[in-house]
Amino acid sequence: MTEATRALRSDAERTVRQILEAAERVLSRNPAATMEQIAEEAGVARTTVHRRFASRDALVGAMAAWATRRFADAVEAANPETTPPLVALYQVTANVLRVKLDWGFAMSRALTAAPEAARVHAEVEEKCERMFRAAREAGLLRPDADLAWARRVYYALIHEAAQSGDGDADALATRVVDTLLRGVGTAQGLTAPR
Amino acid sequence: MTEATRALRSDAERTVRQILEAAERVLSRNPAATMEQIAEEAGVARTTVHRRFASRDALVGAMAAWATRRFADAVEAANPETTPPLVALYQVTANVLRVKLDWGFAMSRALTAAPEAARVHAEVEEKCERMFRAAREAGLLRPDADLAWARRVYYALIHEAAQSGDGDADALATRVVDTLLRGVGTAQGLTAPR
DNA sequence: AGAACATGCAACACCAATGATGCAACTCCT
DNA sequence: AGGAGTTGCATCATTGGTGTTGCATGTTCT
Repeated sequence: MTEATRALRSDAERTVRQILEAAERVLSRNPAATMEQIAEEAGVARTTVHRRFASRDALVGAMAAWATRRFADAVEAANPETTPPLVALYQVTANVLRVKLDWGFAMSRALTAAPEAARVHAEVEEKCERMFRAAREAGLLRPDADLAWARRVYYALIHEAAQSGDGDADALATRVVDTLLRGVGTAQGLTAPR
Repeated sequence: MTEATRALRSDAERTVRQILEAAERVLSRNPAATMEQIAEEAGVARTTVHRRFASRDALVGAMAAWATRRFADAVEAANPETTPPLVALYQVTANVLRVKLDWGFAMSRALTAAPEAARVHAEVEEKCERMFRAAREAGLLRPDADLAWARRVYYALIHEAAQSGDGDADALATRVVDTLLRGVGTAQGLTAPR
């Protein structure tokens, strides 16, 4: 009980971080994982987890809150309001991917788990919506583009990119934006193939 | 116990169908739903479910097997091997969407749950891969397209289309294929915006 | 009517996860 | 050195879902 323990014990907050990160690693692989497994991954006894988080819900709630915070920061840091749409799209994508690579499970629970996290999440989503509207008005998206569908596709692409895992956030962002705007086909493919 | 019961009791197989369909409806909303909830949705006692399916795993296994069957048929019916790539892409998409709209949860378990269903699933997936290769060679996809990424995007788009739920399978298929090939942006968007 | 079969219902055993608690050992701080 | 705080460990109660069984009822087929 001395090796890993001593390293963590220096600070209480550090233990909390360890648990949150361990929970993310375990739950992203198996959402039905046990508190025991989470504790083990964190190098901590199960009781310790329960001392820090009253219940399982409290734990995932904290994870969601933490991830939502980082998510909001990631979008904010890209200044989507004051940057040209294409640049904003790249920046937001890359930043969000960075968060999602580390907090995929937690982010997936941001809507259902936390009470206030849902509010922040909704705010960010609205910011994203504005970005898409601006993109369409700037001629980046087709004038007749269905923004709801476009956003849906955008989220899905980010998700897939995060899952595929190969490459850094910037490379993945490039791929996401490219696919979002141009698809994977040739430009004339549909109307006049070949 | 007379109304719904009598209607089901006419045939034993019909009861099994009712359970499978009820399970799909319930589990697609909440994958952690109880056998009790499934039974209730099926208008059946929980014991009846257990008489038909030895365990919970057996139930989802049967669901996966059933959905996989329909999935394979859906792809087969589109004759992707003997049809021009663009047509095949449309047909496969529409047919698969029809299945996915009704058996989304079951299909998501086809890989992990059933023993042989995974084999069939793999076969279908390979067929899909061939279709994409043919599409690239026909000039439908860009020559430098990453087929793994393209397939990933394709599946994700089908998934999103099935989730969004508005419109029939044909309209959704059109949207999926269009987005897959052209994206949601203007053609010149990336290199020379506006 | 009688046989065969399926269902609902109630009850039961079982198990795994959750959450709580007391105690001893350890670290850190002053 | 002494106090405050934290952890591991062992233990316990509780809970909720799972799976099984016996029995009475009801249906279908012949």
